Amino acid sequence: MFKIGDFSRLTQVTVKALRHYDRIGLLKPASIDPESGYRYYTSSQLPRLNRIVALKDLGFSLEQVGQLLDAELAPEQLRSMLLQKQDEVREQIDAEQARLARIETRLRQLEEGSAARYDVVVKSVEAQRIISLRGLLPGRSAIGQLFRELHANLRRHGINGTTNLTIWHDADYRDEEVDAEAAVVSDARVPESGPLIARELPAVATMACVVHHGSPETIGDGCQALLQWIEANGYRLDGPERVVLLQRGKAGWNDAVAEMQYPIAALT
Amino acid sequence: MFKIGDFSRLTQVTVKALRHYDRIGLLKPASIDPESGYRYYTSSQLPRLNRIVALKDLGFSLEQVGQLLDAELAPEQLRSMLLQKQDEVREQIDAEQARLARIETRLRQLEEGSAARYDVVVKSVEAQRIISLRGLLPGRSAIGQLFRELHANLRRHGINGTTNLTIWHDADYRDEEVDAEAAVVSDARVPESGPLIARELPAVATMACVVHHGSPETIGDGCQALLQWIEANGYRLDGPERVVLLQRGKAGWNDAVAEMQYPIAALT
DNA sequence: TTGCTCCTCACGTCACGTGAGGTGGC
DNA sequence: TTGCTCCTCACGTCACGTGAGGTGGC
Repeated sequence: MFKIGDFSRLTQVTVKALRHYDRIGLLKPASIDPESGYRYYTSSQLPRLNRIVALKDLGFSLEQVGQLLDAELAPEQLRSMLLQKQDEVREQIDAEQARLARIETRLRQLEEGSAARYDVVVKSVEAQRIISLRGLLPGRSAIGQLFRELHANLRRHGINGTTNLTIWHDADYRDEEVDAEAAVVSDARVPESGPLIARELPAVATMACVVHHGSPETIGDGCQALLQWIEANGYRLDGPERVVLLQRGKAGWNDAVAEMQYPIAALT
Repeated sequence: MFKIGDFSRLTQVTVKALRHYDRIGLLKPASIDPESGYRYYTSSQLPRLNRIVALKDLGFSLEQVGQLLDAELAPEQLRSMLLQKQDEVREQIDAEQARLARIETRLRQLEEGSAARYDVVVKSVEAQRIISLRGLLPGRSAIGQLFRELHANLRRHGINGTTNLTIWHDADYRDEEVDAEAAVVSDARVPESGPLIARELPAVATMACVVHHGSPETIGDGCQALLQWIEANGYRLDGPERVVLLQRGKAGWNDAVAEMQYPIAALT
């Protein structure tokens, strides 16, 4: 018979944990003094406690440990739970390694002393209906003209869309003969004759995003940060870049807000 | 201005999380309607929220994220926190990989259908003072005789020790010319002349342990399970084996309880 | 008598998720 | 009026840890 402190020292399981296991019925003391409430354990309880500790160390919750202890005789159940745990742990390791890559990217950025700090966030984007104009531009800066044409057409047909967004269709970055699409989010229909296109912008499951805040002239910094990040974290581009204008600048464009979105896929 | 639901959809951060960040002061809405209590966010808050999400994804707690956001201008602090996080994540990965090895060991045991199930637990053991007799035995089963001699000597000198334990000094397992030590735990002194030895059994930081419950004849199974486990999980033996007798059998030794302890070290 | 060990509450942890119950705007 | 969105509590999660306040045995 061991008092709880002795049993704790013997097994290296804390007194608090032993009391917890008692409370939840995982390991009841062999006997309890009805006067003092003292818990007494015996050495024949050691195998059970060791089994609890061992299963816990494999990553099972106490509830699962309880199930496994009660279903002592079902090795098939143990097997399937072990296989599932194995998958979970592998996923966990992958996630931690991705995290490590992100941390290393950050550290490298710090060392390069890149002044502008961008925070890359991976998220999903739902499908949206858009109305747009698409054309070849002499350069990226000519996008304003395309938007003016788009809005002139929209006004003519009495359509008003919400957010402005640009889609750059070239697979590589270039600054001449740029294939660009100026769009607004809208459910409206367009005349079949007109130059306007109404279509669904597809959903993207994994999108690397960066928000640019400030003058549009420095938007290239954000692009660059994003592309670096994508490479450093083991992804590749997987679709056309989108730029969503979230807020027009009020004071000479210096406080415009735009989100750049790159569809990405893991390198295999 | 976005209502909380729109801001949530835009950023893929749940409404509940946004309210939580408000409550703890991590991201206050740009304005709150005093009538309805509605929270309104602006797109210029996006960079801050993205930074929160990005730092959280690196594994920082919200409290740490808050510190990093406030100390915006201290890249040195960020650097040291990143380095520390890096260490933590690496340790985490190592731990998960060890867990994976333990799961695989279990699965292999299951497939081999080893009937006797032993749960190996790794723990530390403190230093203890013992009184013992050491000798060369013709085989392991002769240990009983050594214990009888030990106890005869102890009685003669009026010493009573507590737990019985055996130390097998041979680096390899053998069953002839066995170098064994029979001991009891005791602080007492012994006459210098006598055959008794009083010494400190050193503490061991990492000890692989298994509890054997039942007849001593099958104790070999536990040994074998332990040695397999040690090999499969990337350890090596690092000192003499100890066997601690926790409970003498009451009914013909069939319910004896003994713990086998092997000091181990990680393979480098 | 003084330590030491044991006991039972009750609350905290961490980042939200899950209702319950109610209100405001189209 | 009906949905939908928003609000504020209050409680739950998981495996214990941390006191507070009190008792029992040497």
